[in-house]
Amino acid sequence: MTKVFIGVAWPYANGVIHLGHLAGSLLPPDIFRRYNLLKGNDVLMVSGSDQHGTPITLTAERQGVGPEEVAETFHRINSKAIEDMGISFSLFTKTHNPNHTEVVHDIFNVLRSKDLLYTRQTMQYFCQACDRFLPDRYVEGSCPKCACSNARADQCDECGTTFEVGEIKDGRCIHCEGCPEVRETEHFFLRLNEFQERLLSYLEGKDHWRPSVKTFTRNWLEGGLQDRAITRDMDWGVPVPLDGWDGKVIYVWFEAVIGYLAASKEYSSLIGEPDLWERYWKDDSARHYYFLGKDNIPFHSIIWPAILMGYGGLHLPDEIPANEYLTTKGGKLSKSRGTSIDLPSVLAEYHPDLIRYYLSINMPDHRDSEFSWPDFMTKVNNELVAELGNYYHRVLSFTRKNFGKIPEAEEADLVEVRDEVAKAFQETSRLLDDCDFKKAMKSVMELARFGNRYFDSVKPWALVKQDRVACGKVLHANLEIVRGLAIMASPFLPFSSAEVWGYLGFESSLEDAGWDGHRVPLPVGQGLKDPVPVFRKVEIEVEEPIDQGFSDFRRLELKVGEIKSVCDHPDADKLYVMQLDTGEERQVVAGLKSHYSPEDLTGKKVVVVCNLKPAKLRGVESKGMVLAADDEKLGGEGVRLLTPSDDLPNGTPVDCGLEIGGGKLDYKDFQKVDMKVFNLLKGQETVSGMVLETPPDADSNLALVCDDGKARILMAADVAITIDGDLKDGATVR
RNA sequence: AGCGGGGUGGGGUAGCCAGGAUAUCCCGUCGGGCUCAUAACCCGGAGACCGGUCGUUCAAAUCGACCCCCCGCUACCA
Repeated sequence: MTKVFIGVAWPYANGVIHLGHLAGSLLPPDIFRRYNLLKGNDVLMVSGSDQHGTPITLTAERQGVGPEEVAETFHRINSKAIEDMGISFSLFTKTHNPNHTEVVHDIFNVLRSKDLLYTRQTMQYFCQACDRFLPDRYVEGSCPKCACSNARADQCDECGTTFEVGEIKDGRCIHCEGCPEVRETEHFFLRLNEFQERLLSYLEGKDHWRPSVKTFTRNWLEGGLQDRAITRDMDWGVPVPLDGWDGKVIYVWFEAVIGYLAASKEYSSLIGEPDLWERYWKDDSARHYYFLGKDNIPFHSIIWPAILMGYGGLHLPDEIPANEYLTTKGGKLSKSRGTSIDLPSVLAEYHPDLIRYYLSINMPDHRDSEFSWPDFMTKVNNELVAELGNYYHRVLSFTRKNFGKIPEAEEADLVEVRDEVAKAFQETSRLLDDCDFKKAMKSVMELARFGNRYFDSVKPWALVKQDRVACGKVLHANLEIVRGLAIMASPFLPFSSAEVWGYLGFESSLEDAGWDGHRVPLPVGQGLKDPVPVFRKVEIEVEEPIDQGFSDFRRLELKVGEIKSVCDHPDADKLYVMQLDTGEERQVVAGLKSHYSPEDLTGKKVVVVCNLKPAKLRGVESKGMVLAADDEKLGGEGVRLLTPSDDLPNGTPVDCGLEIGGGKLDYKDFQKVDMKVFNLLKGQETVSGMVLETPPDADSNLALVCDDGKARILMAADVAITIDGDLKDGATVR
């Protein structure tokens, strides 16, 4: 019997958990836990809500409530959803609780006594009006680099510049709009740097770690470890256990991981065996597994081991099977069904085993995988229901109907079946031991397929009419497969497996039978229960996308604009900052410096993308972009502007006669639009393999919008847009 | 543009790190069987020059180089 400790990354109590959490860090450990319990191992699995930190206080302020209320609300919602999904822990607790505080304090004190913590003065914003220190995110001001006026105090979102405290100009408290001062404040730092060597040698024994975990950790370590501040000036969190440190708390990245130990101790107390945790944490032969998403790797492969090493005498992580991400791009759904993938809504709609199946068979364990409802439907209906569910049901219902109980066996019949079942168990076992869950699930499904094949080959429906006894024998063999499947699938699909177990007539639980329960002969004569299919097919309406062509272009809002003034970007070699008139004033930053002089540009009519999300380029805000064509990739060297006729008033839409949708666009969306420049002849109907839906009425260089073999000339109010220079055919517009 | 991850029959995928004979599985499609079962199950067929080129090798989806395309993050992309 192995002692297995399973730590599960703590979901942050600032929102409702969704399928990404489930696939990434919750379902894998639950499968692993259930498997280990079946194997008879001694499992302790803990997690809880991570309730501290700045984001929660921000949510709380926005809602006008205290942080504890926010943290408790989400803790409640998430605990319920996790439980409903069949994920069970020895203890799922939370960080805002006295036990957690006590354990964090103990670790803090021990590390401090070993001189692994030290204090240092740092500068921090302080708001007199609010009478408190402000985290960087609470302060906004203008960026000294890009002149953006609402940069956060730690980093300018526009130009990406990061700031030290005090660097930002005209800082203001986002809470009271007051002007914060910079004060000196004292914080504790962890001597992470001291652990560099020990961590490197710890990593050396971990060759079998998943490449992403190993590589990432090694890069971090080889990049050198910086000491990190582990306290913050705020009230919401674990207080610093020292006099004179009021108003400071231990910061979440240090505190939350300690939850693994704290929860282990809390569980021990709760069940009345206060020393129980030591069996897992102070035993070298125990195995410690941590399940988390890839964003969480360094906290578990570097910081937590460092803390444990510093404290001493506690077991370090053995395995960190970090998952990649579950992405959710595809699969548009009808509105009635909703597209949300947060756990409570998904559970309201579907049986947990269906979700568990799909996420298991599609688990992002070695690479990102995509979640889509149509795919969910296909896999559930054609695999889970049709193969596994149908096999359960055809065997159980047929046997029940014709025999009512488990019929006599014939050893000779069982040889092949038992061999197949045993092989499947062996294979699944091996994969589960390696935390290779997706493949393990597939291996279960293979046995289901074998079952169907076997059932067909022995034809019990025919046999029952000719030789009732022989029929009973092959059914007995099929029941063995059913039982094997129920056991083998139960870590993944606990609810349906338990149901099947009941239909087989067992009084004791599947868990009692254990992983090796398939080796025991089935009790002949045991009464079968009337089975009900354990899975039902799901029906999901998928919205048909309506393609009218030029769909990318239609999202673009282009207008005629005039360049009013041009000046150099204060902090970039290639950029101009231009003021435009597009019917309204508009500042645009453009990379035209190496192609046009300010004099060339001033007064020019141009085509402007008006519905791009504003962005800061090198610190200066840009609200749109000026279209230009570029033939450098074709061997030319020109970047030439698209120039509408001077007669067109500013603000004239450039829509090619197409209906234009609204909405703000990302730059990325703009890039999807395919626009090219060609020298066209009057009346020409095709170019470069594309049909011109709007043939030109004069010879000239014109810009085209292309889409799927069709093209339209870029026009504003029936006047084609020309190019102010010669470019090679096919030059791209950007 | 930089970094990371990918491109495998119509769609989705396995295999790739540790190169070898008919390239996996699911869906779809075509034909057949069966009728116990949730129009489920079973058998068979068609369909892939494994993104491209060049190289290493007796042998490449798998190793190397270069290129093209897609996705994510980042950027003096506007």
